[in-house]
Amino acid sequence: MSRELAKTYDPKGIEDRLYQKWLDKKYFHAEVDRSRKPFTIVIPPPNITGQLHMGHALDNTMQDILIRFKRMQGYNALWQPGTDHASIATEVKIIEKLKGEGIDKHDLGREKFLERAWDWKKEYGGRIISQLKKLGSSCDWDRERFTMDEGCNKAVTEVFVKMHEKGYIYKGARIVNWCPVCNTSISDAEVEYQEQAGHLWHIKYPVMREDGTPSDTEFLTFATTRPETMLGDTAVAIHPEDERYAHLIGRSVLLPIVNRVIPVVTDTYVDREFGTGVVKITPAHDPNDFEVGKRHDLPVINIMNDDATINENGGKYAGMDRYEARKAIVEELDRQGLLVKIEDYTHNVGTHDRCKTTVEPLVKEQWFVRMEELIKPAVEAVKNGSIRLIPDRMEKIYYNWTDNIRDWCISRQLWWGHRIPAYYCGDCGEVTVAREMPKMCPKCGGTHITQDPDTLDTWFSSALWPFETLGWPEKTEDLDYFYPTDVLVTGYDIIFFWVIRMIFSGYEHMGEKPFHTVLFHGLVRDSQGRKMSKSLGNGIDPLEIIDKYGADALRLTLITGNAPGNDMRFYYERVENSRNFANKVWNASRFILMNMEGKNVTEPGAGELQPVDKWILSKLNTLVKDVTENMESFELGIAVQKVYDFIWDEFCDWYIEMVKPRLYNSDDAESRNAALWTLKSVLIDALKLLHPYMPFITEEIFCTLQTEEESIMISSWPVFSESRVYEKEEKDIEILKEAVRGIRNIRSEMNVAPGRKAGVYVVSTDLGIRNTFAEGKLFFASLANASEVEIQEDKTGIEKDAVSVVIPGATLYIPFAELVDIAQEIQRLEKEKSRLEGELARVNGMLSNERFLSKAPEEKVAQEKEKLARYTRMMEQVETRLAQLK
RNA sequence: GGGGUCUUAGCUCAGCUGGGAGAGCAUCUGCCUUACAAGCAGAGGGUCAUAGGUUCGAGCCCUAUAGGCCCCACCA
Repeated sequence: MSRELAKTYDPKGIEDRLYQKWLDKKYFHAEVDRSRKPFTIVIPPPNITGQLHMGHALDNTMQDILIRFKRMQGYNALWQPGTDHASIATEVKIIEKLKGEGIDKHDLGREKFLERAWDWKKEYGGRIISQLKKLGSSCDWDRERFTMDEGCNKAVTEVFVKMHEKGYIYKGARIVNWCPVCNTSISDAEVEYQEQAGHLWHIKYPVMREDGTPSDTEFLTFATTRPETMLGDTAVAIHPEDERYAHLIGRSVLLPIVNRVIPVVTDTYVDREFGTGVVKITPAHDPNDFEVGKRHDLPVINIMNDDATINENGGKYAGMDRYEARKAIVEELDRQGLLVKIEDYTHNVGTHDRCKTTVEPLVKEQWFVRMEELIKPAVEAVKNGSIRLIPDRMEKIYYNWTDNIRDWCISRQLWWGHRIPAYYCGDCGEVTVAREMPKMCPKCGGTHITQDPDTLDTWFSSALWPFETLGWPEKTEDLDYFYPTDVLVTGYDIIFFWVIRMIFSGYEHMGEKPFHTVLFHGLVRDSQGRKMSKSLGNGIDPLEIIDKYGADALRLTLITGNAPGNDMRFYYERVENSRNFANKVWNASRFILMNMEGKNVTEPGAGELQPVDKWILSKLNTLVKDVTENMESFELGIAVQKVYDFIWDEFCDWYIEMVKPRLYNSDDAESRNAALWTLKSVLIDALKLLHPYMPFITEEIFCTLQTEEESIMISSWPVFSESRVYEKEEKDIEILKEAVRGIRNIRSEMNVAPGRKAGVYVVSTDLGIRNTFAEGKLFFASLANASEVEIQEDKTGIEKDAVSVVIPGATLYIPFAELVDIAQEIQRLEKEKSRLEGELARVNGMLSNERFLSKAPEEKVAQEKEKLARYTRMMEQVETRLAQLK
């Protein structure tokens, strides 16, 4: 053997070394190879501003598991990595940093600012990549991309120009969500609604009399949550069928303070039931009012500057902040006797998801993507199953969004990002969208051309990620071979931002879906179920966990016991358990290595394997089948749980213990070899099944155990084999296990000191069972703590008051004369009897039900019949024993 | 307002197409048995939220109810 393993598993000395080996050997690298099928995953590109958090750890662990699994299955596996420029997130950080230096973004100027941004990218962009490596991620780092690299820039421009040509991208004055702090528009998806306590101000406007003067008796009363917007009111609206106000149709009211006469319009948008059934209309500052305004051809009066202060249209309130103005206006209305009342009111307020500033709806010229047509193939793809969302319930969430889709505002008033390829003629105002800046205006020939100052929504480029990273818009071999990719793994929180946009972009630009499966995961929460967040300070740093427990333990923790799409809580106890499991695997391997020391382990001949060997091989065989199936259907948590249980329970706690007597007995070299061979080959296959989950420890052990292959990560995935199905041995060993458990149980119940061994008699009239015990006698004795084991057909020679254990087909007797209390023994057997009675009643009930017999599947009926036989037999044994004692 | 989801052992959660309730942690008992005390052996603990229904059979499917969480939405 090449090396010895340390006594406890220490991931520290191992992980970095192995990762470097994998890199050196280029195992992560994938090249086009037409002889093999590709399996491709594109990474959700982390932000360059980011630091690895638990969400990344989970997301990337899942991807790594899938990619390693497929790689071992023989696929040409490509995990395409990269990072996202994250326009607004990064820009905010840079502004903050500049602020620390006392520099304002605008003083610095666009060019210098961008230089700073690139510096930032150089400095921090690689940080998260190196953190992903710590986790064991087997990305093809040779292919690392960035959403603002040359290729992606080209892709973005291409897409913008093409979609503009097709009429999918347009520029228009519309109500947008404006963030007065970030000074940019944001898309609907970036608005986060928060319930806030506010007020409902009830205000009245005087109705204009026929003579053109305001009435001092007749008023229209309404309620508003944003009184300051009255400065921009251009109408009040009522429902066309509202009898209360029918007489006002066609008349006007006086807008107080501003002293503007504005019309009363009728619109079905008004809800007669709400409040007084009157709504003030402010087209410039409310999306609904904007629509009403369009229908009624109302003027749009913008009363706000970009920083949410009142502009010159606000008269004397100009220059005030929106909230200051609100206060002042309410006071003024009150003075004029127009404030009816103030109510407390909680309502949903739109805030910017980045900075939590209350969004101000403003009319702005922005670029939009027309969604109606574009979204169709994306909806169809999920409907007809060409794209599968896991778990299925995500489909409903998906449709909920697509059914209510609105045009996508893609322009941002930011500097860090892809600049919009639209050019304006300073002479005639012509707008040209082109791949490059035109030398002169195509309309008037003017040469005063300027580019649109705005940049694109960060998701505009990430929507192209699955194909731009493979070379699009060039027609590359990579694209042809690896696209469409296979699985996308991501959190359900970005289904709207990213997943849907990738899907429609794939269909639009590639004519093909970007991936066939989307595997969603949930959020990693703290132990109390709270979101991990900076402000709460409850975040757990994955790197600290890796440092303390190892990457494998972290990975296992994140996957175990979690179903797709479900949130999970993170506990240190769970990591400890994972670490303990790693140690368990380590020590089992160490044990096997120790025993192989100096021996040439060879494959045993057909007759040399003992029933226990066949039993564990058969169990492993089933495990291979189950785990593969689970992984293929993305049930990663279930799959790894099965591997865990197999290794810990079946392999370590049973098989290794069963085999020890053979290992320590040098007289029977053949038997020992069979045991060693079985230990080694079962371990190797189990390690392979575990490798996608725990890549480091499995690699380390694999390379120590054998020398034929240089890495487990490029070894082949185990396959189910018909020739390894040993039904009889599986059944037989289960009987022995049951016998062992029965004896241990009795011993424990009777407080027999572990050091005290006792003889065990196995009595069965069944020759097959007697043979089973005979074959397993050696380990049975050791596991049952027996000094000797007698196997016989009847009770000859057994002390009358021996303790007995009934298992199906056999009764075990342990002569513990001085310890046995006959009365207690009878009680124990009575208890067993009543348990069996219950079982028999249930089985008999089922089997005497004709409808069960006629309707249930045959297999099920047969199963129940078998149980009936088994319990009947046990019952006889118990009754016989009771009769003897009484 | 629309939609989704959860309620299973003291805690946190699995339970895949309906066929006798599981894990980890915690608790109790006994063990340093020459791979592992980060361990071994044994034990206790659940009317699967409630009420109906479908079915030979329901933790799982349907309906309603109660409570929790989430997403979407312009009700001023």
